[in-house]
Amino acid sequence: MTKDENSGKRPTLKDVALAAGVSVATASYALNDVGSVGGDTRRHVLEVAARLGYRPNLSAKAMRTGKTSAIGLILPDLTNPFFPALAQNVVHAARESAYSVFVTDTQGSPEAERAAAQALIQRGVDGLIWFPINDEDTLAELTGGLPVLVLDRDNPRHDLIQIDVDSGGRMAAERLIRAGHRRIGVISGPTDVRSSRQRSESSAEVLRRHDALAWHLHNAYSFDLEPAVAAAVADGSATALCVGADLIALGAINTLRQRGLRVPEDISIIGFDNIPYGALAFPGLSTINIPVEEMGIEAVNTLLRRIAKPTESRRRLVFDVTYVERGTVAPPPAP
Amino acid sequence: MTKDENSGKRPTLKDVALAAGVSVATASYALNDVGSVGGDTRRHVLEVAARLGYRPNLSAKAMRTGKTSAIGLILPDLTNPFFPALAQNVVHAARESAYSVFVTDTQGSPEAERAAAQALIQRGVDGLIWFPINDEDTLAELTGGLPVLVLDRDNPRHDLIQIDVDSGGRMAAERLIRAGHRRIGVISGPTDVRSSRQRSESSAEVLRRHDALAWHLHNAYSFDLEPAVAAAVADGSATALCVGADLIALGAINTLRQRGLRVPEDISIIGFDNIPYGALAFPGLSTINIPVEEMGIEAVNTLLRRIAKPTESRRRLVFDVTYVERGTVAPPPAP
DNA sequence: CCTTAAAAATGAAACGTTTAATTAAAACAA
DNA sequence: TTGTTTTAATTAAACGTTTCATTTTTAAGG
Repeated sequence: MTKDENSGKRPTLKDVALAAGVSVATASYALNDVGSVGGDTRRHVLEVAARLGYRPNLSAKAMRTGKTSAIGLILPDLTNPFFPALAQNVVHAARESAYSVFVTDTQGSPEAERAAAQALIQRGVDGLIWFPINDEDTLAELTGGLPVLVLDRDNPRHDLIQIDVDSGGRMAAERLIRAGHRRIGVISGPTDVRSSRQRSESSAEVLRRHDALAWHLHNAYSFDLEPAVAAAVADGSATALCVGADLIALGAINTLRQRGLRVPEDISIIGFDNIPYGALAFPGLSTINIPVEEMGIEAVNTLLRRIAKPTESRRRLVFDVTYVERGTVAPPPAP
Repeated sequence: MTKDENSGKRPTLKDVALAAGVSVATASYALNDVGSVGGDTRRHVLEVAARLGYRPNLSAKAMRTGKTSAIGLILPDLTNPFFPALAQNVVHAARESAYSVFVTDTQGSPEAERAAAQALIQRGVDGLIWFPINDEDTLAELTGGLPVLVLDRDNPRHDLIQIDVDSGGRMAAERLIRAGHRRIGVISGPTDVRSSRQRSESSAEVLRRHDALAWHLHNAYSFDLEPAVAAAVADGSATALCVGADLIALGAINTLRQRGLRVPEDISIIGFDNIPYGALAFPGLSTINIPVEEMGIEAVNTLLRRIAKPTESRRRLVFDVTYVERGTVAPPPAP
């Protein structure tokens, strides 16, 4: 009573052992439920630990075991509306397993990506969830044997969680065809990333097959359309748009509105990503949904499995996308 | 050469010391630039460390010093569009000072808030940046002497970073008055949080003074308007709306559109928060901007200062807001 | 050249755990 | 009873740092 909870400091394992009248080793075994400890002793130790409010010092544990039960999440840009939901689910899923998450944002620069990874590795994270900014294997020399899960990219060395973008691109194109459109423009997002390119390429392919591809341009990942794109969008050459990213699609809607065109009466639009903005627009943006929430959860599951079994064979998980109909698709206007 | 970089494992301080032909102590002093080490020796140690690619083991360092150079960021909800920018800037500012950030999201539950804090404290974070979900001091018994910075709330025990919401509420009301409106409705966000309540109350107060307050309702923080609010908004009783949160404001615009009313021709709207969605809407949402980026940066600065000087007197920083004009304010329609 | 002070370098303890190796105690078989 | 096995508990080393107390070396002063 007077000796136990004194000293103001957080109680250490030694304090627990002392108070319980056992050795530090026994206390450790009891608390971790390993080794051979008598039933009575175990209960007693647990009880004392609870009474003292003992919390193991994770730094010490980490140093001894080499495991921090922390993981790192490396994202290109937190303010990109696609990522917060992903991060949220990663954090939650990790918490379920008593892992904490260092979140890092690399602002689109490979150097920042490397710096972030370095810092995390030095901190001793048990694994990394990495959404690379491009197709390069930027972290190749850094990671050593560290478990890494790569999102939405290809990588020969790591577990992968990907999206069936082809099917998404096709769905969008087919939906517009089915609505009766025959002059459809395609706007792709960044072309330096394969998964992004493919979205639009598979759209374009479908459209070509139906002889319905009006044009295929591309635009940076941004709400603002580049002049050439803005022009094409509004010059009447297409009655519908298949856009590789919601943010660009919203930008397109904006441009059209500014030029007095109506969506979807004059021109139909389908986006890709299902970012939260889309549901808030008026009319709501029809788009291809990516199950980010599940991806986040599955990312930590897969990573934790890899941490537990480093030698298991590499995994590659592909998530299906779905078309979500809102208000931006209609039949083409009568000529 | 053959002895140094062998063993596959990351080199430890001992390896560096050995390779440099000095004691571990000297190596430590040299690398940390403390103690008395001869110039030549210091340079030599540094050089060897670099050659071996030595990185201090932060877990060990943490255990020895009790400092992890990690901080925790506790937010209510990452998918709330207000927070990603904050988180991003916290992460960046922290990185500048070689700190890493555990990000956590409490989903609006005080228990989750406590659990998150517990976990972080157990991890030994050097401090916490905390955006509480309500006005309660949920973490009161947990934090002990740990440096904590509280955002957008009041708290008697911690450093504070707040927003001059009163002035924001007034600005919005005055702008609408200035545009000529005389029947203005106020929609406040959650009323259980003082900083949120005040936004709308100071709007209402200004309007009352001008005898221009049509009504004052409130709505959950959500895009969907509650029936009573939706009705009031569209029944012609107000020619302008002063809304305590952008998300609700966008919901209001949506409701109005669905009922065939135009913004701003029929009804003007001003929001609060300046969430990124607002700029993307058509027309862009006029709103009160909160400098989240600066707040994030200042939060880590203040927290780090507190970590360095735990006894310094408590700080309270109040950020100014600004009105940002976009497209949702116009004179009232002629009757 | 000797003494003393200052500077540089070192040895070893400590931080809070885990865990291998060891000993002590209890249970069992003969 | 006695030896043997099983079970329970302990001792002590180790993880990679920092840092105090000490020793060794160098420089300074006479």
